[in-house]
Amino acid sequence: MTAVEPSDDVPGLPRRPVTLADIAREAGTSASTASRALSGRGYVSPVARDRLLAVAERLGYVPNASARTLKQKTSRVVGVVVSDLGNQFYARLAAGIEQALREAGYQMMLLGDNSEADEELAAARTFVAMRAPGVIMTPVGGDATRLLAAQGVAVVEVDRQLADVPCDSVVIDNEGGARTATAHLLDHGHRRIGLLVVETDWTSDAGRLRGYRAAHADAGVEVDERLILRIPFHDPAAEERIGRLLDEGAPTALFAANNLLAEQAWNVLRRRRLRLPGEISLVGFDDVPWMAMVEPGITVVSQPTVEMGMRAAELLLRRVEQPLSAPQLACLQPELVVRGSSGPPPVGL
Amino acid sequence: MTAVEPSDDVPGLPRRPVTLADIAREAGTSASTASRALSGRGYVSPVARDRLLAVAERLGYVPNASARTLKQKTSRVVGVVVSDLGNQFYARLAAGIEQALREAGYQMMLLGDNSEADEELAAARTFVAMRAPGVIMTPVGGDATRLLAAQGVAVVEVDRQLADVPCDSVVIDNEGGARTATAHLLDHGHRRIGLLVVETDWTSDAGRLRGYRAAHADAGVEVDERLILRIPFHDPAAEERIGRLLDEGAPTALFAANNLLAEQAWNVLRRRRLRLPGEISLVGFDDVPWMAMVEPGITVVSQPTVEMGMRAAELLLRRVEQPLSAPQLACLQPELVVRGSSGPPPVGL
DNA sequence: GGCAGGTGTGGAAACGTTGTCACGTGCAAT
DNA sequence: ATTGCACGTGACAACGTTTCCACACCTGCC
Repeated sequence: MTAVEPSDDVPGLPRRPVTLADIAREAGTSASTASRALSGRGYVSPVARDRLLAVAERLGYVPNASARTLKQKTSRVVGVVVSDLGNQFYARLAAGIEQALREAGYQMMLLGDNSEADEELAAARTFVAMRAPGVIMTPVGGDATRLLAAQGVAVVEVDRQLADVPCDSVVIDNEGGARTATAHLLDHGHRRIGLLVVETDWTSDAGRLRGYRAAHADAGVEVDERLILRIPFHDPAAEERIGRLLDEGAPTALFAANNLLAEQAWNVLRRRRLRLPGEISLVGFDDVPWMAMVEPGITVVSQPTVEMGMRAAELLLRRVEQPLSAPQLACLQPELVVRGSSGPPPVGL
Repeated sequence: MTAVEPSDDVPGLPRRPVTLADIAREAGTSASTASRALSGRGYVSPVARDRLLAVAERLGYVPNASARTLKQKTSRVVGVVVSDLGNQFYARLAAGIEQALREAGYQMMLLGDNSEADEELAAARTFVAMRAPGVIMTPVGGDATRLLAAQGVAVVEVDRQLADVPCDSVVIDNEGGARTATAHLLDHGHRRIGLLVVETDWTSDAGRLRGYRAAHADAGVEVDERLILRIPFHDPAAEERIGRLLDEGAPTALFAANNLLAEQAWNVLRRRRLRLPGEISLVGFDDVPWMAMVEPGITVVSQPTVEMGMRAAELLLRRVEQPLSAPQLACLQPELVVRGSSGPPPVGL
């Protein structure tokens, strides 16, 4: 009720934000006491606390995060870098991360690199500038992780690993998943399985390639190297190259190592009016909605994407609180979901 | 070369971050000059600037964003709140926002509410605490926008409008899009068109409902109110209710007002083995990949989702720089994409 | 020789918060 | 009566940056 100012609330001009000092003055205490009351650390008498809380509520006090971060030298904002939010895989990863962070009282700052190492590095620099306690990313180049590690920022790599510095990571068993999927096709009798992978040194695709080879080795089938198609990220000619693989490699099945390649492969097959699985089989990696909706459904190695995000967030928060514990690797298990797109090869082949 | 400290770089313990004062000391200037050189404001002699930049580079200086924000009373981090990153619509919106912001030198802080007003409000409070210059959101309740406006934070509403305070917004022509889609079905001869909308006061769904009614009025067809199904957000019984509409309303076509409802409707139709469009037609609102992939493809009102996000970011940045200009409404045009799921009703109906 | 004006610089005060420290109180035990 | 302790409190100094402001140095001009 003690009117400090005659409430010059001009709707147009934003009024000066209320600070801790305002609260303290209004409640007749010092800023220190106000800080203790509102942050809940240190001694405050119940009556003082109550009054301060009431005043803060009445004045609509919102603490200044920058001042707090500056003083405490760390924030509650975790950095997240993904390649492309438009891709459901990354979007769901981000959704999982965000949810887990929010439940733990942290916030997520999301930046995209377009799978470009320099944009990733810029993102890392931003996070250092913000004094983020940690960063979760699907790494593209090694520089970002290195910079963050050098600055003492905890890093968790998701989906792929490529840090040359020790850090936590969350991946799925790429090799196992690909091996199972390839074995599934080999069991059906396929001997010429085209593999579509991304042309990078990403561990995810490398693992899927290893799984493909391992399954062949298990079955005693020699791999025709011409059946392995390495496609650069965002290659506009991807579908054309897949078409050429069909023409020149004569595969009876295709295994696409990610959801984008699966979609592109599917488009090519449809345009050629090839019946699935009668004329050719298709298996994907990473389940997305359309795969269950098309007819026939696409057999796919399904990843617990949202859970991967949540695990990453948990790992990060653990490290933030326990900086010196040994780097941990969480490897989740994918699951082969068999749908209609995979079956025996055409007779006579 | 002037060794300040004997480089006690312990790999485990992160070294103290380098500050402006370090740069200044190393370069033999004051912090003021260093600040001017690195931020590019004010007079600095070329030689001093060059030396400072070199030192900063050498020491790996990263400015402390909190200190800057604290001093300048504003940051370059724009808040974004969407309902659910797992939904492609929101993910693409966010992707568009992020891209436009990044190009303008801003960052995006992304928070999810699960379409819950209180989580949205919490997000708003976080953004106020961070001194975000502005916030972009797909609003759920009015409180968040009100709080932000009261604190002088610029707000842009995307997809839906529900602020009772003036603010910019980006929407598509929901009424026009729905009208076109409904007219498309009416032109085919449908007289009993089921409408699936979200049971909220969101302007998006209200507009789509208006368009549905308008098209009927245009065609001189009376609307049977029992054909309008209002489904709460995240209703687990949604598909069951759609099934009941089919049984009790006997529609010859369904118009689903968003991509989630379209997916659910499609699931129901498929489970019942109803042929599209022979036995029933389906039209959606908001194009997502599966709609072009299923057989037949889904006729849909397509929104320029990524562009909406980019426009929202542009509007926000304009307002941040021109706080007093009149609130602007950007209304984008959707486009009817006719695919195979819509056709004439079964003969005899 | 003084003075205007451009050019470059450094001192110092913010910005809002937190945490240390010292200093009260009372009250009980020595 | 002094200590010791638990409880509360307020001054004050950070945190790292920006931005006034004042000042010093030039050059050229009356």
